[in-house]
This record gives sequence, C-alpha cells and structure tokens, in this order.
Amino acid sequence: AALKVFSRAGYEGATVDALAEAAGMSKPNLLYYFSSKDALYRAALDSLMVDWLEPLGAIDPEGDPLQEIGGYVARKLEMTAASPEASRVFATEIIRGAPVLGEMLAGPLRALVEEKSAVISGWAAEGRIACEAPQHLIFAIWATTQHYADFDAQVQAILGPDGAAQRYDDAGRMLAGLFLRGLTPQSAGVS
Amino acid sequence: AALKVFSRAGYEGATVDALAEAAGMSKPNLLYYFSSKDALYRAALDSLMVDWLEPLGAIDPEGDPLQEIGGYVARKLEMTAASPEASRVFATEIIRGAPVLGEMLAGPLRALVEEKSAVISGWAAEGRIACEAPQHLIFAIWATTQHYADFDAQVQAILGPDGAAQRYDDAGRMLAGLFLRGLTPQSAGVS
DNA sequence: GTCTATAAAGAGATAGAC
DNA sequence: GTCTATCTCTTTATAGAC
Repeated sequence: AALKVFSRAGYEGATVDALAEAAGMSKPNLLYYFSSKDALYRAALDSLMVDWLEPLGAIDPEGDPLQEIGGYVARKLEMTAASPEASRVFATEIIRGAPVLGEMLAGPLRALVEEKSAVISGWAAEGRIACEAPQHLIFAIWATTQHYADFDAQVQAILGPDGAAQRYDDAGRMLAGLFLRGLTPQSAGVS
Repeated sequence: AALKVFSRAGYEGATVDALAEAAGMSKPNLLYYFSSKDALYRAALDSLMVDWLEPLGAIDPEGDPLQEIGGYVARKLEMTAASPEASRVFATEIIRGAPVLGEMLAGPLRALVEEKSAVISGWAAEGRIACEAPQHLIFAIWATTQHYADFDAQVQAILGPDGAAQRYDDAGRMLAGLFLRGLTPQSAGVS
C-alpha cells in the first residue's frame, strides 16, 4: 500500500498520515510496525527490487539472440503494466540521486548488467545481432518500457481515452518491431 | 538556479531556504520576487517548456524520413546532455500526475504530437519508413534520450567512471543505429 | 496491538526596520 | 530591495492509557 502513496507523492510528499490511511491504520500504529518513515520507504524499495532484477537474469546465453531480447522487452513491459507504482517509486529514487539504492546499483545490478552485456557482445561477435554498446541497449529497453508507468500521465494525455485503453498493446507491437529490426544484422539474411 | 534544487529534491523536498541559497539571496527576498514556492515552481516549469516543444516542431514533412527522425533523436539527446536538471524536473512533474502541466499536455503538446504523427504515418503509407504507431515511436525517442538525465545516477553507477565519461557519445551512436535500422522498411533496399 | 494526546522540529509565509 | 525576527501550520515521532 505504501508504494501507491510514495509513487505519486514522492518521499518528501508522502506523509505518514497518508501512508497510514492507505494501510488502513492509524499513524502511531504504522510506526509500531515500521520504526520510521524512512524504514518504511526502505522496506518498500526492498520488496520492489526482488522482482526488478529477475527478468534481466532470465536472458539465456544459449537461446536465440533476437528472441531473448524480444522476450525480455515483452516481460519488462508486462511488469510495468502490472505494477506501475513500483516503477515510479524506483524512478523517483534514482532521480533523487539513489540515496538508498546507490550501493545496490553500483554492486549487484552493475555486475548483472556486465554479465548480460558480455553475452550480447558474444552474440554480436558471431554476427547474430547488431549491437556495439550492449549496456546502452539495456538502458534503451528499460527506458522505453518503464516510460509507460513513469510518464503515464503524459501518455494518457497525448493518446486520449481511446488510444490510452490499448497503450500497452500498441507499445508492445511497436517496441517488438523496433528492436527486432533494429538488432537484426544487415548483412545476414534472417528468415 | 531553482531547476537545480527542484531536480534533485522534487517539489516537496525543495525548501524555500535551499531555493533561496541556490539563488544567492535570503528566503524573504526570494519570496519578494516570487510570491510563493508554488509560483516559483510554475515559473521554472514555464521557462523549461519553451525549449521542450521546439525540437519536435522542427521535424520537416518535406525532408528524408530517416534523416528527420535521426536528427530529432540527436537534438533531443543534446538537449538532455545540456540541461539534465530540466529533464528531471519535467519527469517529477509528470510522475506526480502533472498537476501543473496537465492541461498543456492534453492541449498544445497533444496537438503537436498528432500533427507530427500524421507526417510519420504519411511516410509509412509511402513505404519510406517502417512505423505503424507513430505516437509510440515518439514516446520511445523521449524515453531513450531523457533516460540519460533522469536516471543519470543509475547510468553512472552501472557504467562506472570510464564508461560514464563517454555515455552521451555511446548513447548517440547506439540510438542512431537502433532507430535507423529499426525504422528502415524491410522490403525496400536503402543505400 | 491499537488508540488519543502531545512533544519537538521544520516548513512556508509575513511584519516591519533599514 | 534586502534583511532579521517571528507567526502559524504541518510534520515526524513519542508517551502512555486501554
């Protein structure tokens, strides 16, 4: 429940009162379970990061490059659609300069990105994918998928009610095509 | 100067004291020029939005499709590199639900996106570009370019000092290639 | 475990001298 | 135009009854 409040109001904007109401209890009662607002914020971030790293880890070095990347994009977009609040809380944390997650980013996340970047570079060396900067490809995937949660207000305002209703379907098709064509090596013909 | 404070602390996290210090004056003096913190925030957003809409408007219907899109991506990335604070303030405003910019998004911005989407759809109908959902292509361009400002803390943590130093160069090459190949029609051979 | 009441600190904004 | 001092309200967190 805290994610919902933090995701709209940000850390400073979220009052303990609002957090308690969202959890269906009184303010002192919430502080009975979490010693401080900061502790609650950290707990919310922790629970969020568990699912966060998983899809990237699922990329299979033995699989087909374009299918693996395409599958990753699709899973990321599904996760974003399923819990946009988590994406927004993560986004505000990073925009703030990652005061809480900083070490996690520079440690485990960096290591995971390095590992998968090496896999993509290997595919590229074999001519099975067109990509010289795999880290930046991963950034592009994160950016395009999370955009639909983080900037939802803008997306809905621009698409209007009709387009917004099918925004995740349209986005999925658009991104699948863009990344498929964008990563297909030009010299090799791929059926 | 206000952009710098708002971009890291967000609206609620930015204190008038901090805003005043960044502007090099005392708190009451700042409130002499801007009647309230909210007024200052709106003024900062206003000054920011002037440059915001301009690059998209510069897309030329008479130009070469792939060059026009490529140029737009490059300009957007340059703008992001030049003023990451502006991008972050815009991002937090949207994440908050666009309480101030809401009408601007649904009005002028939506109209501009519709106009340029029609141009891209026209190119697609002529077989000069591969794109069925032009609004979502524009979203993808916004997302990938602004990512380097909004998520700078994450980008730097993952790339490390060496990779971070050239992040905008690498991103520019990566995105140019991705969008060029991703938008090139498959049936037509393009030199 | 859950509440009412309240302490203690910090915020935005104003008063009024210079 | 710029400052010091301060008012007032909100916020986090705690005390202590039940």
